[in-house]
This record gives sequence, C-alpha cells and structure tokens, in this order.
Amino acid sequence: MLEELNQEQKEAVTTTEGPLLVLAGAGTGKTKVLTTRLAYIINQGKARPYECLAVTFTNKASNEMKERLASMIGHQNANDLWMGTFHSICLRILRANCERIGYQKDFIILNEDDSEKIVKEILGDSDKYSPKNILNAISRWKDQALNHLKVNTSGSEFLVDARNIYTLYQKRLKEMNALDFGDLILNCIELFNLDKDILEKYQRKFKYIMVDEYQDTNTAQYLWLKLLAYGHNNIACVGDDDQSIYAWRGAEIGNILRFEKDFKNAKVIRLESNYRSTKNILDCASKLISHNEQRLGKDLRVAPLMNGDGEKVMVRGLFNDLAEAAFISDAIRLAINDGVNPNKFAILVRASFLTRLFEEAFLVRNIKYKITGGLRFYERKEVMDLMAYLRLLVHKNDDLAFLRIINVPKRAIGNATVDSIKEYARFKGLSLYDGAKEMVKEDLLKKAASKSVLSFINLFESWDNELDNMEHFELLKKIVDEIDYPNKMKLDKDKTSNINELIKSLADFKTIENLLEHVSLNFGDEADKTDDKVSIMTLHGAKGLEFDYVFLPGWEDGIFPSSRTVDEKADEGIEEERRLAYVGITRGRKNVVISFANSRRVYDQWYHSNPSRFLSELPQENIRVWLDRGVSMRMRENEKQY
DNA sequence: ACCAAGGTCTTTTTT
DNA sequence: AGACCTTGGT
Ligand SMILES: Nc1ncnc2c1ncn2[C@@H]1O[C@H](COP(=O)(O)OP(=O)(O)OP(=O)(O)O)[C@@H](O)[C@H]1O
Repeated sequence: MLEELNQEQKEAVTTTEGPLLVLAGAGTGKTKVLTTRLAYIINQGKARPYECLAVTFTNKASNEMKERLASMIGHQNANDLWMGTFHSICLRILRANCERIGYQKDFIILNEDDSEKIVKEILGDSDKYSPKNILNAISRWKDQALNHLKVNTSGSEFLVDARNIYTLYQKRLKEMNALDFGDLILNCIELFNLDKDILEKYQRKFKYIMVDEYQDTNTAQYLWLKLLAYGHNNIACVGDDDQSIYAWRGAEIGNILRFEKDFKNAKVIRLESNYRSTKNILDCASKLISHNEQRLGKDLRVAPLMNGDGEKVMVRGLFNDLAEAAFISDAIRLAINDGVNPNKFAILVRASFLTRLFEEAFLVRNIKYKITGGLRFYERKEVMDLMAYLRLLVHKNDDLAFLRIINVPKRAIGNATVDSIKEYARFKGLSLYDGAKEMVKEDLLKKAASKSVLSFINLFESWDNELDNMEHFELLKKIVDEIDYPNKMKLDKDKTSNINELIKSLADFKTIENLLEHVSLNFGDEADKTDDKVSIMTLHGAKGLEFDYVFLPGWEDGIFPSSRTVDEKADEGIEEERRLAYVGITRGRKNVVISFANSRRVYDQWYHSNPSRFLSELPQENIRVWLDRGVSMRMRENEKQY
C-alpha cells in the first residue's frame, strides 16, 4: 500500500497523531495521500471505520474515494466510514439530533429556488432590494456561522434590512420545519454548542478526521471541524492555497493560511513532486500563478522518472467563437479516428453558457460528449414541478411545494383564491394544504374555486391511499397521468422524456424521501466515468480531475477573467480568476491547448474581445503560439466590450 | 382567471 | 435568441 508513495507522501500517511496539514500544489498526490492514510489507519487497527470522519468537496469525490478504498480495506469497511461533504455529514448528524434544537426529525431541505421565494414573499411588493441580493447576504452570514442574532450590520441600511429579513426568513423556515443549505452546517454547530453531551459523543467517536480541499472551506465549516477535532486532536487537512476558487461562495482562504495557529503543534508536510503533468504544463502553471501576491508559495516539479518535457502548451488565437469550437472539435475528431478514447479529452470553460457551441459542434461531428454544469436535471422546470407533487405527497406542510403546483397545470385557481388560503392558513396556524382543505369543508371559498380546490385535495387523498400499496415510481406515473401533465403543459419531446427519466430514477430509491434528500444534497445523476465521452464542463467542476488532453477555450478579457469579478472585487477577484486558470492548466496530463477568439456572440450580439491578460503571463519558452490571420495577442484599445 | 403582447433580463462559478 | 415576468384586455 505504501510502496507506491514517495518519502514525503509516506510521512503524511503514517503521521496519524496530532494535527497535520499537507500543503502541496496540483497533482502532487494529496487526494491519494488522504485515501491511503485512511486505509492505513483502518488496516493498522488504529480505529474502526465508523470512528473516521472524512470530508470531501463534492459527493462525486466522496463516491470515488469510497470506491478506491473498497479495494484497499474491503467494501464493508469503506461503507462504514463517515465520508461525505460537510453538508451530507451535518445532515446525518441533524437527522439524529435535531429535536434538541427544535426541529422535527423529518425536516425538509429547501433548494435555492424555495429560499428565494420565501425572501420574495417577505419583501412583498417592495422592490427596494432584489431577493437574490438579500438571499446572498443571508447565505454569506451562514457561511460565517452567524445566526440572525449575531449579525453585525455596522450601520449600512442594506445590511440592517437584510438582517431583519434574515430574522423573518428563519422564522418562516421553522414554521415549515425546513432548513436551507447553509442551515445544515450552522444548525449542527448550534446543536453542538447547545448540548455538550451530544458534542462530546461525536468528539469521542471521531478518532481521526480528514479533510480534502481544505483551501475552499468556509468559516462555519472550520468552526465545525474545530469543535469535533477537540476530542482526539487528530485532524489531517490537505489543500493548495493556489486552488482556492470558491471565495465568492464564502470560502475563506485564511483557513489554510492559519492552520498552524489554529491547531497547536501542527505538523506541515509539503509535497513538491507532480505526478500528473509534463514539464511544459507545470512551468506554464507555475509562472502564471506566480503573478498572484496572496499565496504561501510552493515549488512544483515533475516527479523523477515521470512524464518529461512533453509538448509545449499551445496558445491558439482564432477569428471567432465558431472557428474556435470547430478547431477544437476537429482536433478531437481526428484523435478519436486515430483510436484515442474520447474520455481522454476535456473542454474546460469559465462559464456554462460557453458549452453551447461545443455541444453543437460535437453533434455535427458525431462525437460523444457529456456536459456537467449549467442547468442540472433536477433543476428543470418540469422536473421541479413533479418533484413538488412528491414533496407535498410526503409532507403536507410543505407550503412551497403547495404554492408551486396548486395551479400547475392550470386548474382555475388564481391569485385571489391562493391569497385567501394563505390568509386563512396563517390565521389558523395551519399549513396551506390543511388550510385549503378546511376552507372547502367550511365552505369559505367562492363556488367555482371551491370545486377546483376540492378536486385538488381529492387527488392527493387518493394518492395518499396508494402510497403504501404501490411502487413509488408507478404512483408517480399515475400522478403524471391523472394531472395530464405533459399534455396540459404542452411539453416537447425532450421535456416529456425528462419526465419519464424522473419516473425511472424514482425506482432506484427505497422511499420518496430518499429521492428528495438525494436531490437536496446535489448528488448528481451519477454519470459513470467509465463511459467513452468527451467531458465538457466548467473550470469549477473540473477541480480534482485529470485528463490527458485539456482544452481551455474562451481566454478573453471579460470572459476569463470575468468582467463581473473584475468590476466587483478588483485585485482579489483577479487573483481568484488566476487561480482558476491555474486549476485549468494543471488538469492536463499530456497536452494543454489554450484558445481565444477575436469576436464572440453574446446575447445574440457580436462583440469584439481582447485576449485574456493571463496569456501574457505564460512563459514564452513553454508555449507554442498559433494565430489566425489578423488575430493578435495584444489588446486593442477602445473596442466595444461585454 | 386566463391569455396574449410586450418588456426585461440572462450567463460566473455550486455545496 | 429565448426564458421569464408584468401588464392590460377579455
Ligand atoms: N507516488 C506516486 N507515484 C505515482 N503516481 C502518483 C503518486 N502520487 C500521486 N500519483 C498520481 O498523480 C495524480 C494526481 O494525484 P492526486 O489527484 O491525488 O493529486 P492532488 O494533489 O489531489 O491533485 P489536485 O490538487 O490537482 O487535485 C494521480 O493520477 C495519482 O495517481
């Protein structure tokens, strides 16, 4: 097990006691070290699997690590580990203990859409603020582990208002027995602070704690870890400050910078041998990231006896975005014809709308691809609608689900009726569903509306009766039929097939609640990595992955670095964009191609675009430049920008 | 309560 | 361009 590792890696694996930080650049085997370390602890008998807590950044990463561990420590052991994202682990702890902080065990988890609707409702007619901005403020507070009582508003009118809305928002959530995403961590911390017995139980339980991608943890996650690590003080974090790319979501690069101060007697191990990429790729990445000021600074070199110089990184300038997509997809087509597996290629873009052109180019050339990022399956309107039926079916107090579907498809229940139901339910302290039911019984609605509402309720009561006798996916099929969804909503073929997909996927879950939870935690649609497809994804989505051939299109000022970041966050923003570029380049094993286009269509309008400033930060001796006629790598002044 | 017409935003990244 | 929302007429 240890023989595959170098000296420093071995040291990191066998240093099991006390706080440990593995600080190392891309491709140095941080994840591999973490995985091996976990196996080492189990195989040495230092702890039982359920005494180990391992936090990964995504659910996908967690599944992959579990899979690799299964071959090292056995399937059963791998499954018994407490492994998952911060959110899924906190959820597990809260399900078991949430009554202590005033929630019922079957609390629901709201998605962003739901949260926004609640904020909108609180804001009412006022359009002083956008719900998005308010919700963003609330989420960032939660990332900092600040509940609505702790928020410091320091005089700004916006912050004061946002704080007041935060208070109302939490009240509303509690009424619905609901938590949002950020609450999972915040409430877990509050549970620990409130009940020392519960905290101590988990402190004793988790003999070893391990965290991947530590550079992208937020304050709340740090505090949570600190509470748990207080027991055995065995906490190992791995990360790379140069790969911190989630500050916009509340991640605190300070966590990794402060590690030695936060955890007394911490040992820091640096890994400097890169086992992934060629020298040309590494030199490009290192030079680029050296333009950042805020960094710890690390060396990165090709591991001995590995890879070698390889080919130079190509910088390709093209006339427009279509030519760029054609160039890349032609290159991939040719390589596939030569027998290269499509899954060796990745196209990594700054923003998900940039995947569009590649999708089209691939379809024309008959190249198999998979797109990750952008609108996810469970975020599609038609899927969310039907999920709302399932939500209301299992939780009659899910008011948001009720509001979503009470008149979808149209059943002649308009705003006036819904408002009167809201008012009545609020007055009586009932859920909207129960309120509506009672209003029908007491004959409090207009005649036509009453009839429609009754038939809505009757549908649910009939489905309730089937809940125990019928396979869930068949019940969903029945629901779709009875409300005549595809027909009434005039769904096209794609959307109808999404519905069927949803019905099929429900068959994989024991209960409807399982499906709902799976969706809330953003477990993807488990695309198997075994399939032979080109990956098209955002740079953020590519974190932790590696590919033989990596294409990085759209290196244009305004797109990458994104104009929004530049406007809003100036230097700090640019540095994070540069880290994103570093992440992109270091995904490549053999070959990296960076490209930019002179003009690009955005919102159906043509814009001239300047080459990204990052291009001029690459070392001349490691790149090979190929520009179309009339395309220059220098910036043009005074052109129309995005 | 519904619908058609017109207006507006959209695309930064996601647990 | 297209999705989404508001508006005013029915
Ligand atoms: N000692 C080693 N010998 C051979 N290959 C290694 C060794 N250590 C790591 N590797 C390989 O190097 C690659 C990168 O490893 P890994 O993904 O663990 O790095 P990482 O530091 O987590 O990277 P990143 O920060 O970019 O996500 C993997 O393919 C891994 O198998």
